[in-house]
Amino acid sequence: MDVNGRTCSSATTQSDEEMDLRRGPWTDQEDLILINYITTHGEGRWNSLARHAGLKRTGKSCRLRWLNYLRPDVRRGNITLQEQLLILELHSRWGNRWSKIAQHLPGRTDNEIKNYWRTRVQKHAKQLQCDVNSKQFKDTMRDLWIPRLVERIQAAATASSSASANFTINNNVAAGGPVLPTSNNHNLGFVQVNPSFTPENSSTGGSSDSLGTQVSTISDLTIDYYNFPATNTNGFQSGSAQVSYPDCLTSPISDFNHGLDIQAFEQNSNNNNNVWLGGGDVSENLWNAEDIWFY
DNA sequence: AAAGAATTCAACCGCTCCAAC
DNA sequence: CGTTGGAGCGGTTGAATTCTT
Repeated sequence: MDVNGRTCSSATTQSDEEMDLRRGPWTDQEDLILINYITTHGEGRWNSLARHAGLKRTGKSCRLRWLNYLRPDVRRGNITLQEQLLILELHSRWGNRWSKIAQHLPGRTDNEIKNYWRTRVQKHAKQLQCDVNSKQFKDTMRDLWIPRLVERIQAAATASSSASANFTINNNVAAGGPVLPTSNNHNLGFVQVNPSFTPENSSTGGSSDSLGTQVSTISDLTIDYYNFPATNTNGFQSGSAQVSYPDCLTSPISDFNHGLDIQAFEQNSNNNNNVWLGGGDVSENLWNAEDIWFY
């Protein structure tokens, strides 16, 4: 990255400090300085950190750069299907509480999730000509996207024998039919999370939401059942004992070979393949199945 | 190949919250 | 109590990149 960041050097009436403050893209050198300083001294107070490190940046800027980009545990690359599923679920529950949602996706930042939502999800809301907060859109998300995601995650998990991850999905039919919420199963609408989860490495705990329930980080997430409504507002008949998803969703979109799909994605991806959850990179996302919108 | 449109995402801004004084 | 400063959050911007014509 060889970008000359914008500076505030033209302002003669401002203080020297303000004049020297850099803005815009970070250079490699700045990154290095910040990384070295934090490695040596820890995070501390961001404003004084910026000064002591010799960075002509605001503390805010340093914090953002560190948290969103330089932190060693930041995951980069495409949002996986599992992550998409979790984002959809958690957003339906918490709305635009990006940082809260990010707490449950290890290595993902609130900024990244927010960008994902705005660029991908809102785009499709626009295509549907409805507001992202509208009932129509929420219904579509709940009744189409989430089942679709679950299906694809399941297919990917089946295809991948190396699934060392504890991400398991049991189709509701196999499990004996739709599962109603119980006091023992925190039902997030459609994805149920393991109530025994304890947020082991979550610094923020993630258990202080207003509903008083715990949501696992995705690495600990076990989808016990997939639960879909008996009817939905789009007129699909679902929830019968014979099908695990609305029939209309099993074809023709589902005709594609999931394995090939994933391979194709991996071949096309120039990003670092974040092999996560032990199942290979299944980042190929549902948005590629654009024809889902014609339903 | 070039131009314009669309998309992505790093970074900034303004606001709120909270602890220290 | 009120004030102040730092941290963190969600919303927004705009440069860079990718796609389409």
